[in-house]
Formats: sequence, structure tokens, C-alpha cells
Amino acid sequence: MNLKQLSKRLNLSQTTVSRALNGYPEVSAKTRQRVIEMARELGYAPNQQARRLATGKTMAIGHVLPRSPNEMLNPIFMEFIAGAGLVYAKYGYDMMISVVPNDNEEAIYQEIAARKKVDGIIVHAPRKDEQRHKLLKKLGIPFLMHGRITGAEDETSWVDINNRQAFERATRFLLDLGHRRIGFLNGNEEMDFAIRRREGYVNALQNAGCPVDPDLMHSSEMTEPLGTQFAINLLRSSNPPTAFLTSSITLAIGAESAATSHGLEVGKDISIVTHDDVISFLPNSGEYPHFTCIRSSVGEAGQRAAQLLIKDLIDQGDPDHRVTHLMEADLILGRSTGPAPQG
Amino acid sequence: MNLKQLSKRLNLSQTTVSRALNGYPEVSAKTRQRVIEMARELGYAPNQQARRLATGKTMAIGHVLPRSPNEMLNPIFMEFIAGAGLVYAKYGYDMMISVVPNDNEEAIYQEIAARKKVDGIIVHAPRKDEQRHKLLKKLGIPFLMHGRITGAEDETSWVDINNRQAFERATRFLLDLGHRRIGFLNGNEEMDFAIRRREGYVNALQNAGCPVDPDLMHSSEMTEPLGTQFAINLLRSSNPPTAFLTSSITLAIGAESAATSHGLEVGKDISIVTHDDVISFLPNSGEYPHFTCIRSSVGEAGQRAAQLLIKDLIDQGDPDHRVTHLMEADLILGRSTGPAPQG
DNA sequence: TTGAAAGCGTTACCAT
DNA sequence: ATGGTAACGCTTTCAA
Repeated sequence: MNLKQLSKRLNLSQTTVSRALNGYPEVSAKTRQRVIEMARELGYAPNQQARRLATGKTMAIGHVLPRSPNEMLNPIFMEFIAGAGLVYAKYGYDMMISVVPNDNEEAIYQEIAARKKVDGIIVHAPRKDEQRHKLLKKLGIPFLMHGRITGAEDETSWVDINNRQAFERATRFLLDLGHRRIGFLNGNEEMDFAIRRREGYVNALQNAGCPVDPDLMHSSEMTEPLGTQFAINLLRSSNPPTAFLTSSITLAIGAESAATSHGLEVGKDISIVTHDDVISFLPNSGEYPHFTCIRSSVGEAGQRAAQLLIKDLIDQGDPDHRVTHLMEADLILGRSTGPAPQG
Repeated sequence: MNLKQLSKRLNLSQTTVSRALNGYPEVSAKTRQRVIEMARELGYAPNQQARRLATGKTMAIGHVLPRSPNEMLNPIFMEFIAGAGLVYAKYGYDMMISVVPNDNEEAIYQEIAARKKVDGIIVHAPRKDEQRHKLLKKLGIPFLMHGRITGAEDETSWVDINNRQAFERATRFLLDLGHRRIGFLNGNEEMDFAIRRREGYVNALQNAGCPVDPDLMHSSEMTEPLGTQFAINLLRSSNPPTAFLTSSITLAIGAESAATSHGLEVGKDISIVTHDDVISFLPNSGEYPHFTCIRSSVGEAGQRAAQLLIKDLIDQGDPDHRVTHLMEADLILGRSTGPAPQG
């Protein structure tokens, strides 16, 4: 069923049918009614490719997921696109995801631009000295970043959380409980977000006149075994921490299992504060959650990002127009923290 | 830059340029050379929408991700599409993901079909008494299922693992170690895969003449807290198990944390065998992995599924042509199992 | 309020 | 080996 056949059935021109279906005001109410009913009855919907070609809009938004062989797949990404996808569906956009070998990302953007595959792109996981935004600008593809690029905050649209402040606050919270040695299990510090988090942690310590010990700081992929391993090492050291601050729930689970197997009771002998992205299969909810955490839903970030980008695409005025949104993270008290044990 | 402009620059017809770029044999080597060079120089690539309209092929494959408000987002899905996406990229296909509220899935398929958005679909997470395959057949969209539908195994193309056999084997392995009370932490038994796994567990027990105790069986979303909770309950019961069999790494982590906090040493006082989908951020690798497991990479399943579907789309002969692929799961010995403690 | 026809940028058929 | 042109299915401009 296509437009031609449908209009023949209705004894109307393709023009009128198209207008009726697309809500143009000049169509009589009666005609529109007829058209809509017949369309539904025959299960007609405009061919997406033809419409794209005619309008010059793809009604699609792209996400590029770079994947290097030994790098883990970030669960954050999944929650983010699930959130974004909900918004896309609502506004009639399609979501296109390109999985590409890490070294090939630039070529993909070029191809997406040349073939006009999408109206806009959401860029994930900015790193230190990130260059993708320059390429995208050159290619003229509207885009929005999930996360900021340090030093280029003012050059792109973005949605981000206040990582530095959140981790500063979490650290201060532990300091206030009397902890002086706080192990820090961070994500890969090639990533911009991880750099900001470390700064927050370090700032809080310095402001409190607490020494910053590099031996207490760890940076790696955020998996449970790596968290366990580093936490164990720290607990076995001559000067062990009384608390852990971790960048993800998986790392926190690792730290907890290390503590438990070391004979420590979490929330009493040792405290844990974690960042909680609200990953659905790693829940940390309830009114008194398992882990004390800095919480910010990455699914919501995805929704926000999608909304802002779509709005920008619709307004499509100034190509240099930027839009940014900073989300605050809540510090939520759970059962994994308590005062530092007396020396 | 479009075809018209490019051919003008080359003093050739659009026809010839198109043929040269698409590898048609009748173009002279010299001409083709010239065309290709100029195209690269000017950064030309055919507009995807125009090509789609002209060829009638979208070169896109769809995945539908139903999402109910309180249902967790399955990490399995992420690994699967990452695997599939790699294959799509290789064959020039785009991956379109539709996130839809659970009650709306049917409407989405109808729209995808009517608007001709994709050439094929991969269907995820089959349930008991699943009906989607019927709809898709009626709509005439080629599709492949990740998982089988019990009772309709012969009606669809699918890629699946041998869940029943794998769980039967795992259970037998524990029985052979002398365990007689084995707690079973399964996924949601609305899902087809979970039903098969339970059958495997039950079969093994019955074949060994071991009583099947419903109190030892649990079915829920596969999250760590739920695993912990049920495992704790079992361990505190009057007749606790000496082993756990779990359907996911997250459940296994939950069971382990329950056991540890209950003062038991995993691999000695209590054994754990888990299914391992090889989720990158929940690694269980190494030559002597943490958990003894039945392992089958869901990323590989994604690659397989994509390959088979693409092959089918290219061959596109008989619309009833089916293709199936059954993956076996390896039983891999880790550090979480040992002989049953003497009564 | 409705319709005819020109485009959108390709591919593919039919000539030459 | 190359070119002219119809066709793909829609939207949109211009006329009526």
C-alpha cells in the first residue's frame, strides 16, 4: 500500500491525501476524516525512505559505540540509550547505533555525514584531549555530548553531571565521619569524567588538610574483580583505609566483597560510598539503600540529551547554537557508612 | 556533493559513475579508477535515503527493546547487540534500535512494516506462549529470534544455546560432587530460556533419584540483591543447601555474598555454579575463573544471529526458509566448587 | 479546498 | 563501454 494506491481508492489526489495525513490546515475536516480512516483501515503509513528523500530529514539520530577488543562494554551506555530511545520514540525519531572498532571512529563519522544517514549524533564517553567535536563541526553534523571535554566545555552542547562537586561532597562526608584514609577506586583516568572525579576527591582532602596518598588511589575499568583486587591489596597493606569511595556500583560490590572476606563489617568497621548511575540490574534503591551513594540516573541523562538534541534539530537556527544541561547528583545515605573506627 | 555534481566534474554520465562506484563489470578499468579517485577526493558517498528508495533495500536491521517501567534492562541485550553491530558494520548494514513501552510492541512492528524501515528484525527474549513470530510472518518481515519458542521451534529462524542440557549437566556435576540439596536461582520463568533451564535442573535431580524440593527453587529478575536475599533465606532455613546453581553472574555474586556473610567459604563449605554469558563488565575469566560456570558468549550469539539473518536477506529465496543455530555451552571449572561437606 | 507536476538522489532498464 | 531516462514514493510549490 502506497500513497498512489491510497489516493486512488479515495478518489483524491496524492497531494490532498498527503496533506490530510500530515495535518495541514487547508484540508476540510470531512476529507481528512475520510482519509485517516481509510489509511488506518488499509494499514497505510508513508514509506520512510521516500519521505526522507523528499524532506531532506532522516528523522534519525545516531550513536557511535567504539569498541576495542579488550575494553569492557559500558553498562552506562545501555541505560543511556534506553532512556534516549524512549524520547526518540515519542518524537518519531529512529535510533541508529554504529558499533565500530575503536581505531575507526573517524571514518564512521565521515561516512555518516557523506551518506546523510542521520540528522544528529550523540557522542559518548569523552576522553582527555578529545578531538571528535572538531571533526563533527567540520562535517556539519549537529551533535550533543554525554559528558564534557575539559578545556572545550564552551565548544559543544552537552549533558553532564557535576562529577567534581559530587565526589568532593562524598569525600567530605567521609572526612566528617572521621575517616582520614579513604581508598579511591576510580574509572579509567583516560576518561574525562574520571579525571573530574579524582579532582573532587583530591580537593576535599586538601581542603580538610588531609594528606593525599597516591597509594590509596586506583584507576581501572570498573569491574567487580578489579575492585575486589585493589581493595584487598589496600586492606592488607600496613596502613589500610577505613573507607572506600568508588566510581561505580560494580567497584563497590568488589570493595564490599574484599572487606567481608577480610573479616570487616561494612558500615561499621569499614565504610563505602559509591557513585550510583542507577543501573537497572544493579539496583541500590529503597529508602535505606545498601550503599551510601552519590546518585544520578544515567537513564534520565539519556532522556535529557535526546530531548535537547531534538529540540535543537527542530529549532535549527544558528548552527553555533549550544545547549547544555548540568545534572546534580544527590548524596543518599545508605547502610554502608558509619563513623571511622577509633584508632 | 551528489552524483550529479560528481559526474559533471568527471564529464561522465551519472549512470557510468554509479556503475563504476558499485563495481559493475562493464566499466573500463581506467574510468573506474578515475571515478573512484575523484569520489574520494571530493568525499562523495551515495545518499543513503536515495539509494534505499531506488533499490527497495534499506540495508538496515531492527532490534526492538521492550521496556516496562519496573523491569530491569537486561545486560545480555547490550552484549548481544554489540556483537551483532560488529557484523552489521562489516556488511554495510545499519542497526536500528526501537525502545518501546512493553504494551506497545505490536504497534511498533506494524509501523516498521508499513513504513518499510528495515530489511529484517531480530527478536529478543522470547516468552512462554509468545506470539510475535505470528505477527511478523503476517507482516512479511524477515526475522530471526534470539532464543526459541517452546512449541514453535520449527516455525522460526533462531540462534540459541542448549539451555536444558547445559543446566542438566551443571546439576549433574554438583550431584557428582555429592551435593544433594542444590539451591536454584533462576531468571524470570515467564521467559522461555528460564523454563528450559529449570527443566534441565529438575531432570538431573530426577535422574539421580534426588528429591526435587520447590523450596530450593527461586525465580526472579537476575539482580544481585535478589540473589543475596533468596540465598540468605535458604541458608538460614532448617535444611540449607550445600550448593547453588544460578542463571547469571549477578545472581552468583549475590549468592556468594550471602554465603560469605553467613560465614561460609565458597568452594569449600558451599559450592556455586553459574551460567556465564560472558558479560564484559562482569568478567569471570582466566584459566581458573572465580566461578565454576556453564559458559556461552552472548556476544558471539549476536554475531551469529546477525550473520545468519544477513545471509538469509541476501539469498532471499523462499520466504519460509528457516535457519537455526544451536550453540553448546562449556562447563568450566572454577574456584567456587568442591565436594559436598560431610553431613 | 483541491490537484498537477516538479523535485529529492539514487539505481536500473534500454539504447547506442 | 557509455549515456538517456524512467522509476522509487513521498513532499511541496504553484495553479486553479
